[in-house]
Amino acid sequence: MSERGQRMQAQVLAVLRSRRLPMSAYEVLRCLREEHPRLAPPTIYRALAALTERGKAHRLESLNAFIACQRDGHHDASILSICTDCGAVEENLSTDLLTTLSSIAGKSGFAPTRHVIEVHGQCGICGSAEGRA
Amino acid sequence: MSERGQRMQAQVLAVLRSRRLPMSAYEVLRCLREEHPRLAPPTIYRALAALTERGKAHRLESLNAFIACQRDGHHDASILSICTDCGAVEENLSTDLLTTLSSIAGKSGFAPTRHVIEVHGQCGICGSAEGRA
DNA sequence: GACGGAGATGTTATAATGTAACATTCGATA
DNA sequence: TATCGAATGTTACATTATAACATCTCCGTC
Repeated sequence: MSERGQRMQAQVLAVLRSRRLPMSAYEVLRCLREEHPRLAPPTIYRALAALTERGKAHRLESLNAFIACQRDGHHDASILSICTDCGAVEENLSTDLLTTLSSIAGKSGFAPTRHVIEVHGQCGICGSAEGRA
Repeated sequence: MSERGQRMQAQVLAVLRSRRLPMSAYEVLRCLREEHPRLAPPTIYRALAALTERGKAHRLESLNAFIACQRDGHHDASILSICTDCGAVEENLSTDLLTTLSSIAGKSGFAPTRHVIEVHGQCGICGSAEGRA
């Protein structure tokens, strides 16, 4: 893979990392347009697809948004916990849970290839902030 | 809740049930427009939101699509297995898995309120059909 | 039976998300 | 430097979703 091939990906990833919160593809686009005024959606979507594929970023299906991988480049499915108050996302890995999930889905002969696991709720910080309020 | 309040919901649910496969909101809209030519998206989205809320239908976040509940009206999160070949969706329930998931997410004080669990892969039927091919 | 309130639905308009298809450019390599 | 392939640019459009406000319908009450 060429240097050039990853330039856009690197810039998109840098933007995702500079924010800690999930960003829509169009938010990324708006950021990068400051530098590249003519950037168009397909370029962003292609970079995001490649980053997702490489495990450098994750797509939050229930938000139509993306976030940089917090554990750099694993290739297992993450458990993504999304705070409905502050928007923060926490990433957890659990081989056990994936195994259990695969075996549940597999009861009827289903052969999983991709897992989407997202949990919405209140993060610890927001929870304790609320408790003090 | 009034009778009338559920008329549109009932029609939307009937459409979802008449197909076995996930449908986008706009596919539902196109179906119902044969009968109600002036139907508009917000009506469909409102009915789908109510049905989802009531556990009569599920939203497939990774497809932006909806399907009738196959187990009628439970209020736990489903494990939705989506066949990438035929599009069929199988629904499973597992209290154990939800408990495990909540405890993983909860390690850092996260308090889950909603779980999204979707598995993509090949269903048993498509798998054995391919084996014979 | 007229009136009014509340919730459902209609209506208009638009925002947000995503992609198909083809043109162009860049960098590596022969 | 000629050329090939991958990445990106560009145009145009498809799909998904919602805000804001108008209207209707049911139901209870006077």
